[in-house]
Amino acid sequence: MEEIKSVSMKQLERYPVYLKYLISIKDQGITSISAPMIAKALDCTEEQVRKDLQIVSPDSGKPKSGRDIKTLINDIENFLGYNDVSDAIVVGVGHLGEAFMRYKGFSEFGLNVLAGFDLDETKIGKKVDGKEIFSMDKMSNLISRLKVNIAILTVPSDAANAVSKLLVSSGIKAIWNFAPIHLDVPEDIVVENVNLASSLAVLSHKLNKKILKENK
Amino acid sequence: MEEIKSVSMKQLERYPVYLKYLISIKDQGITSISAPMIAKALDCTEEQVRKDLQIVSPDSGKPKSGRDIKTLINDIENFLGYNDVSDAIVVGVGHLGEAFMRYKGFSEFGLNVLAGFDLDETKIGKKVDGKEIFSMDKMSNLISRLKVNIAILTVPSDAANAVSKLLVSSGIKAIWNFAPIHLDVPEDIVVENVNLASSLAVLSHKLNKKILKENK
DNA sequence: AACAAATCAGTAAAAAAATATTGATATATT
DNA sequence: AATATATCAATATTTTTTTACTGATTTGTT
Repeated sequence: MEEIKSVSMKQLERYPVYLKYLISIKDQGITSISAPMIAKALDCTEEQVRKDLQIVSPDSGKPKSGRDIKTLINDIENFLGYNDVSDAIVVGVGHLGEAFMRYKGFSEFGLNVLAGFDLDETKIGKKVDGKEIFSMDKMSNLISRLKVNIAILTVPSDAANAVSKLLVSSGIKAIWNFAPIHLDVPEDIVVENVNLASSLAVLSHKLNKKILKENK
Repeated sequence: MEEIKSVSMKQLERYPVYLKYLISIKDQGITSISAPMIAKALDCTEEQVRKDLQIVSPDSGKPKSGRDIKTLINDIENFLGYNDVSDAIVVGVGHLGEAFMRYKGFSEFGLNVLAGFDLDETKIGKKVDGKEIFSMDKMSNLISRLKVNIAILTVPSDAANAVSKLLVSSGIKAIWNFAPIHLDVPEDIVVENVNLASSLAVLSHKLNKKILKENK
């Protein structure tokens, strides 16, 4: 709607964290909160919190009392689009894909998983949490017929690029990619990568540094 | 070992992507590769590739021919510590936790999942992919006895902070946190967050911008 | 009603990261 | 052997992101 103020990807990543915290605080019966309080709880600076909140929340906080939690929660949820539901499909129903088909939390984010797709004949026709697993050749039809925008891609790395091509030609607009490779898709296709190997690389590196420090 | 050159977290996240690509290229029988080639394939700039590779690889590339792929793969794997195995435990054997216990790919990264832990009585004693699920009160003992450094935390958000306290007091050094909240742990504990809500927020935002652009 | 404390918004500065530029060097081609 | 081209390393610039600062504002307290 508004979307005038520009927001960085880093900032976007922080809003869900604020939201979770605010909801937990609200559940404790607290009705207002200040930027410094949030900063202390989430271990960041109050300036960052204030800047982030200024972008999503039209009504500013008041000195001494801070911001109304309910309003703030609503503002963040609206900004993140949690109130409009988007349909998605899971492509590749391995362990991770199945976990996503079963995961209840997506509805909280306005994400609705419709169905799964897999190559494996033994999986096809089965239902996971009420959602059917279809064969890959049914995918294109379902995407265009139901106007599905988002694909959750949980196929093995070596299949990911072929599958993503199929998704794109079927009219998918965004791919949430869990394969640890670069997807070679047209630039107007939105790709968001969740690379566990990358995340683990960061963890291992920090851990090694810590251990080295302890041993010296 | 060396670890002299400083590397940013962003860079660290890129190495696993380079590695996957290099391995796939090597499997095609190619023996050497240049920074511009990698950049083109992975859709980034050659300067970035070169800078990243300079950090992990002692021997520089040669003009015209580039770098030896095998050496490069080895250098990255060593840098990321894929050749030394670290033990880990999965805490919270829900859908995601179970997927991690079953995931074969971790061994590739030098990560070895020993066991799982859960509160749910019905899960305790069961085995997932040969690894046993223990009750939470066995956790502390196992961590200290086997000197486990890494915990993969896949419990619900509202339990995450309590569990992380237990992990810390048991001597865990690093937590790979999949709960979408900030863990309140001592600052010498390594925490690496994988927040799917954050990732989805970025995806949704990009998708909304794309759709708005298309409709105007 | 005046004052102090806490918080705010907006701007400025610093730090970090990505990108561009420059000149050197090795390889293939003429 | 000379030349052109691709690639390199190192440095400089730009952009992005974070952090710090300044002065204004609201609320509770004396």
